[in-house]
Amino acid sequence: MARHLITSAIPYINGIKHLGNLVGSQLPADLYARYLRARGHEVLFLCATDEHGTPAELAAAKAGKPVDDYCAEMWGVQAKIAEGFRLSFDHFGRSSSDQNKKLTQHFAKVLDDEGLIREVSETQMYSHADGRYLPDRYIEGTCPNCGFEDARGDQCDNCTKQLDPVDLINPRSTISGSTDLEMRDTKHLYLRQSEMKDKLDAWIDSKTDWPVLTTSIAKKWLHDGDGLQDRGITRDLDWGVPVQKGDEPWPGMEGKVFYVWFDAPIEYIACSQEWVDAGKGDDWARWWRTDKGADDVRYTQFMGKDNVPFHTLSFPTTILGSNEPWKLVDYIKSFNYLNYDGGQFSTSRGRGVFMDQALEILPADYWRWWLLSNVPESSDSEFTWDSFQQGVNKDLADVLGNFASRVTKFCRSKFSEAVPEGGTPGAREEQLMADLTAKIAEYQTHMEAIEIRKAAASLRGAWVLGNEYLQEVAPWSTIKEDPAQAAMQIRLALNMIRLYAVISSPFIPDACADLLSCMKADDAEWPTDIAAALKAMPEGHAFTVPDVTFRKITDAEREDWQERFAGTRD
RNA sequence: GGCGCGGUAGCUCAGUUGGUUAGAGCGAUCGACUCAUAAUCGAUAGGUCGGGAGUUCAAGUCUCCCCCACGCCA
Repeated sequence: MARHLITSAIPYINGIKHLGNLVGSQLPADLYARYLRARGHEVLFLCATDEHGTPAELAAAKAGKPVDDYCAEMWGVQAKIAEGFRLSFDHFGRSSSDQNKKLTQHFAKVLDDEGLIREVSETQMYSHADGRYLPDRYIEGTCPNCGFEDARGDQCDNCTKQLDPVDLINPRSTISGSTDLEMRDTKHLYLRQSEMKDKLDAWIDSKTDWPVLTTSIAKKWLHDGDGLQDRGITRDLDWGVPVQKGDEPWPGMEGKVFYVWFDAPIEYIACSQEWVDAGKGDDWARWWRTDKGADDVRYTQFMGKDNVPFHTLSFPTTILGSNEPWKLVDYIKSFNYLNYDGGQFSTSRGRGVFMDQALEILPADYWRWWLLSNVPESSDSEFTWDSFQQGVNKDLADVLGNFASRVTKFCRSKFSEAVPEGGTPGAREEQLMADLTAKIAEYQTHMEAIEIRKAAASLRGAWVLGNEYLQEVAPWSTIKEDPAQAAMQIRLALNMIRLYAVISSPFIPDACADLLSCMKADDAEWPTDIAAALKAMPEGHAFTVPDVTFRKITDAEREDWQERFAGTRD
């Protein structure tokens, strides 16, 4: 029994996420959380929406709503979809919470006290019509280099030369199109990450068991070019955490907010406070403060590769730099990208399958199984409808679902809807126990190492053992000469259904809950002794035949969906 | 152009610190079985491990060069 803190990278509030976003952090994090809970560990699994920044403001404006209303509404949408996928967050928070506001301001003050924040003066374009500063890509104009008329503030798409927005000729706002712009001097705060470079470097070096993807990205940012750079942590926006030194104002920073990447990871901590304030827990500090009981917590973060720099460098700078006893991450599991049918999933272009659409066409378990057993761990992987159909039909319908079906229906027709009596196990049954024990041990090893593809393969291997056994002992033949022996074989097989439901539930929770309910099993404890677990349902124990646990995806459906999702959304 | 992850059977991928005849799943072919969601089980075929050179008694596994795909950055 250990204590595990698990966080998934927090999805941006703007719009519904696609399957690539889901498989890159939330879903594997959920798998791990469910597994550890099933093993009897104490788990706190947190996620939230990342709500600040310009994209949220623009999306709200487009929807004709105040930004806070828009975010509240979208939080509700995302929370509902997360529930649909059975993501078992202990709390799904919001980075715009008061708790996060206070904590972000607290960290800013402490970091400033530690000398890790410096002020920088910059010149930025201010738009009178929009009433705001225009960061790089919100401004366009004529390229001073090649004369291209639609050059963006940060780069000219025509000559590729990198630009500074103030150099553009005839600049205009991409928001309103206004040309009523003015260069203004403005001050910003920078986090002195470069000061922490050696400390971070040593810390990353000590993490020899982390995925290469995680450490190689961190190392690149630490050593590439001039090394780790300081980063601006403030913006001239309305929507965000107001820049303050704790409770005190920050002279010269009036009207500015912290930049999203600074306050977003702090939400991991704030989320636990929201969890307490929502009445779901009573002590957040024992998860986050090493001086208040978090010493024995193992903290694991899940994220896509694009988030690695923030979690290996920026957020650790905040934590380590504060010199306060905050819990630092122990393990960072990062993922590559999932591609869609020969290209990328794209939120902006609406390409691919989005979370709400996925749930409209099939239950969560179908998606969970395929996505997890094909999770992009070692390299980018690809979603194709063909592969999805094949994986679901073969693994779920044929191997697992059909096993439950053949066993329960055979028992009902030859015996009754109760675990049959008689017979004595022999050598073949001992072999089965040994095989199952080994396969499940292998599965557990992979789950503990968060080797998800391998864990899925082992789990499937355990399912196959049941079919192999049945095929070999052939109770449909045995029953003709020795009904008692057939009863023993089926009794074992019925118990295997229960066992499979228990160990598979981290992957496919709904189907497993159904199977357990059909088996009328009140014991869903994780098996430590397989032989004992296969006696959990004694002779005479009643059950019901499950409905089709997993249905097959037909060729017509596959073609239909392939067609339907080929274009773009909206 | 720089950097990163890859390039292993038709497809998707495993291959630990270099060491016996390179593995799995799917697909294909053949066979067995008939309890079951036309499901299951078994067998077989198929790879000069992107190319070249080198180190070594021994290289998919280390070194160098090159090629290809994808991604990130400037």
